[in-house]
Amino acid sequence: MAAGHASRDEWREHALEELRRAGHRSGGARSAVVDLMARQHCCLTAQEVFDRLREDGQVIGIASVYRALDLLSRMSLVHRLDLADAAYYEPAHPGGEHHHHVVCDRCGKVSQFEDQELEAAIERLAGRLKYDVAAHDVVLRGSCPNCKQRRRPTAHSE
Amino acid sequence: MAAGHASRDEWREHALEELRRAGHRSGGARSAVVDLMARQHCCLTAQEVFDRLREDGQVIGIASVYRALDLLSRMSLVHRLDLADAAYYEPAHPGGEHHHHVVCDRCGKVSQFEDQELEAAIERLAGRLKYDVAAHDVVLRGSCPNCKQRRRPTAHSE
DNA sequence: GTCAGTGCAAAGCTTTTGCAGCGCG
DNA sequence: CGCGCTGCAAAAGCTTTGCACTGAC
Repeated sequence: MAAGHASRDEWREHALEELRRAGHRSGGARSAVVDLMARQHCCLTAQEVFDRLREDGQVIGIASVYRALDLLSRMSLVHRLDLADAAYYEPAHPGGEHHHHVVCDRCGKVSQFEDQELEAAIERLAGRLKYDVAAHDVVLRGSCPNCKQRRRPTAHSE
Repeated sequence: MAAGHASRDEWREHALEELRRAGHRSGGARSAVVDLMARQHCCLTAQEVFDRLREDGQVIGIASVYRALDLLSRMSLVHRLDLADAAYYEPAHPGGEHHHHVVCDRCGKVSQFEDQELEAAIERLAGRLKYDVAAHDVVLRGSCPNCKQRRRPTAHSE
C-alpha cells in the first residue's frame, strides 16, 4: 500500500530539500542514512542505523552515520532522544504527528504514544517560561505488559 | 534559616534509612555522596559530585560515586536524567515537589519548573497505557533568556 | 579544480568492572 | 571475622576527530 508511505516519502524529500538548500552536497553515506531514516517511524541508535545499512549491503563508515545523524539533528530534521544506553534518532515530521516514548525498566522495550492533552499542557506551560521553547521530550518509565506479569523480564528482541 | 533545610534533612534521613533497611552497610564514600546530594535541589553529574567532594577535602574514588549514584537510582532515592553530555542525578523527594527541566540549546544552561497541569495530564495518560508507569521525565529545549536576545550564546558558567 | 563528504583508525569521554585491602556490623 | 564497601587502574562502550582520498558540483 503505497499510500501508507506518503509521510515517509514526504519526509525524505523534505530532508533532501533542506540539505540542498543549506548548501550540502549529496554523498552516498548521508543519502543512505536519509533513505533508511525515511523508512523508520520509531527511534534507532546510530549503531542500529549502521547495522541495517550493512545488512542492506551498503558499505559505509560508522563515523559517517554519526556525522549524518548529527547534522540532521542540528537541522531539526530528526529528533534525538538520549536514553541511558545511547542516543536514539527518529525522523521529525514537520507539522505532522508528534509522539513520545515509554521505556520498560526491566527489558528495555520502547513503545510510543501520542496525547493531545499532554501536548496542550506543554504548550501552555512553555508560554509561561522565560525560555523560547523549541522542542520537548517526554519519557515515561515503568514495566511493559510482558514484564509486569512475570517475575523476570522476558528477553526483549529489538 | 534552618527550617528551609527541612526537606534536605528529611531526604538524607529517608535515604539512609532505606539503605539500612535494604541491608547496606554505611561506608565513607556512599555516605559522603548522600550528604552532598541532600544539599542539592537540582541535578549534578557524577563528575560534578566527585569534584565537589574533592573540593570539600573528601578523598574518594570516582568509581564509588558512580556506584553510589547507581544504587540510589535503582532504589528510586535519586532521579536520573540522561542528557546528551552525561547522566544527571538529583534527590527524589518521596511525595514532595516534583519538577522538570528546560535546557538551553545554545549555552547548555539547565533550569527547572513545576506544572500541575502537566503532571495531571501525564497521570491521566499513564492510566490509559498498557505499561505500569512508575516515573517520568519531561525535558524542554530552547533558548534561555540570555541567549535569545544575543546572537551568540553567552558563556555559561557552572 | 575545489572543497564537502567519506572511511578508517585513533582518540576522547563517560561509565563499568576487576581486584586487593579495609572496616562495618 | 566475614563480606560489603572502597580506591585504583584497566577496560568497555558510545561518540568524535584527524587525515588522506574520493567524488559532487
